[in-house]
Amino acid sequence: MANEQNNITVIGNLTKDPDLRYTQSGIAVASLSVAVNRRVRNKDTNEWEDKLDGYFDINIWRDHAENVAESLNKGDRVVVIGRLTKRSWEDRDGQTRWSTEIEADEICPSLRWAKASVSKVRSGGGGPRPSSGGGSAPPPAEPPTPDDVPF
Amino acid sequence: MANEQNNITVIGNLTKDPDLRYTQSGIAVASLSVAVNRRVRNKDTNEWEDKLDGYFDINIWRDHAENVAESLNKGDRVVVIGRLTKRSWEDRDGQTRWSTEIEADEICPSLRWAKASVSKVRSGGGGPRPSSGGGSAPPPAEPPTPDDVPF
Amino acid sequence: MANEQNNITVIGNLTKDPDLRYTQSGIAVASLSVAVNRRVRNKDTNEWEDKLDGYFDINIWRDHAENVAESLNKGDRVVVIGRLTKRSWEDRDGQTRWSTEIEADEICPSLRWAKASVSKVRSGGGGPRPSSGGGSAPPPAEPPTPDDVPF
Amino acid sequence: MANEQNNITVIGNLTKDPDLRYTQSGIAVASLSVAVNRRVRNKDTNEWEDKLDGYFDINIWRDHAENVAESLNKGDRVVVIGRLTKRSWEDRDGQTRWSTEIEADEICPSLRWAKASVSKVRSGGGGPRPSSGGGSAPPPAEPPTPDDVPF
DNA sequence: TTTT
DNA sequence: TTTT
Repeated sequence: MANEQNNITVIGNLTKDPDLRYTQSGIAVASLSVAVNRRVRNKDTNEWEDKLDGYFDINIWRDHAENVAESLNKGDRVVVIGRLTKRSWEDRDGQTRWSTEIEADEICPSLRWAKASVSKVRSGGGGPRPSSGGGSAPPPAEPPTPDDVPF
Repeated sequence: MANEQNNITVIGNLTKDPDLRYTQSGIAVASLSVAVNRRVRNKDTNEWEDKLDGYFDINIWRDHAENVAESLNKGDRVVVIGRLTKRSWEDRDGQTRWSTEIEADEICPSLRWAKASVSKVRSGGGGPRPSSGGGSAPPPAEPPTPDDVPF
Repeated sequence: MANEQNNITVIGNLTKDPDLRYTQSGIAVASLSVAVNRRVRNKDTNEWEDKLDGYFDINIWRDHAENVAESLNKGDRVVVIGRLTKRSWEDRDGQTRWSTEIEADEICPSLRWAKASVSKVRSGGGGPRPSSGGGSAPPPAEPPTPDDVPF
Repeated sequence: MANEQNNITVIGNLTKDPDLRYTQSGIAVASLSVAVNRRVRNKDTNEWEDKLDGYFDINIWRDHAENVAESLNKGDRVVVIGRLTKRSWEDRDGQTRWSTEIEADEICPSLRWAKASVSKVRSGGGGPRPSSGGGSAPPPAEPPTPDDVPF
């Protein structure tokens, strides 16, 4: 409901391990770099290909910074939620340079290819049940047009 | 449903008029700069204040570029929807520099303070009716907690 | 930076004129209905088609409600920024029903097909200049892979 | 770059375990319910409080459905990325009812309070280094105005 | 029908 | 290089 808006969501892979530091006042900050691709169709081959949108710099603060540094590694696929910011800094030549970064509210590991790293085991007896009939709640939805989507 | 995500939404004010150019192949591109603020509470005065998140560079393409260049001006409040990108370029010293920009799908004028610039007049007879009772559709919602929000 | 997140952005067309009402305490609220489509490729014809994601109910409050009611009409293409909410209400049979709605921060008219409705005229003399060379700022970007995109 | 937009991001807690089903053609779908709160300031006590935005229904498909069902449990805090959809269904009385749901691209566990559940241990020798000086990359950012934010 |  |  606020009258400002600055929201960004990206999904991508960490290009290196998170870098955890502390400010002079002792506040934790983790810095990450995320490679974000988009799927485009190659007009010659008609194949789907990954095209790099960019490598983006992410900061996350406090407890969350420490969790991120402990849990995530180079190559991990992550979801990042935050806002875009710009800051100036001085390079070695004393020149003002500008850096665009994402201040993250949340960084979490994608479960898309989680098979290998999932440790929790389902307690349940049998395999998944077949789709059951309705009731007073809506039945399971149909899958979204699977074939025209670059999975 | 796609498995990539790169979505950004910002609201801010144009720091200058849009700049319309054409690529060598004749494709229109408009470049804009948007100042994005966020409301924070000054801990000394306890007042709400604007704090700059940054000046962000926006590109928009084709027909939409021409519409934007015709319709928008320095100072206008706009909503920008797009994705974040990074590109390299060479500065005068031949050094590679990186620029982070928003490739916009949509840029539209905020109606928040539209009073002055709205030209269309409601054709209708009387003023707005008082809130009517229900029916088979839900009644008007209650306003969202107005007093704890920085309007 | 807040630790909650509830952000939605949709673009669609108004299915009817905005409906402006006032709460008993005199607060303006406009209700809108937006049809949101997505482009999918028909696997038989290989053509792009619009597929309806749904008709969504939108509320917007106070001054902004009045601006929206004055400026927008059935059929207009709009950008909506807000958060998702759920409320209960009683239908005629006294049964509790649930309604999912978007509480909007901003609703603004898309400029994508603005040609007809744009009133402002560019003051400038000639047409758009050809793309100029660089400087100390980055040159205009290349257009994003136009041919694999459903424009 | 597509000219449609329907993007939603919510963070909340699962109100029950994910429910994994299969369509008749054997496609996995997991259904989840997420409670989404927002922090508002109580105007009487001046305290921050959680206010429920709603319980939202989420669907996620295929491999991702199975990962989610294996990895997530009631109470878990999750980030959900997707799009809003509406579907009709028939209740027991043969009446058409409408359900608004989020078709998720990604659902992942928040690391915000990950301490307990994090199994991976940092291999590294010492604790985190103090904030180092610059270089040719920007130094760590300052923390975002911590005191006016409802952490 | 509900979570922290 | 900057807006309200």
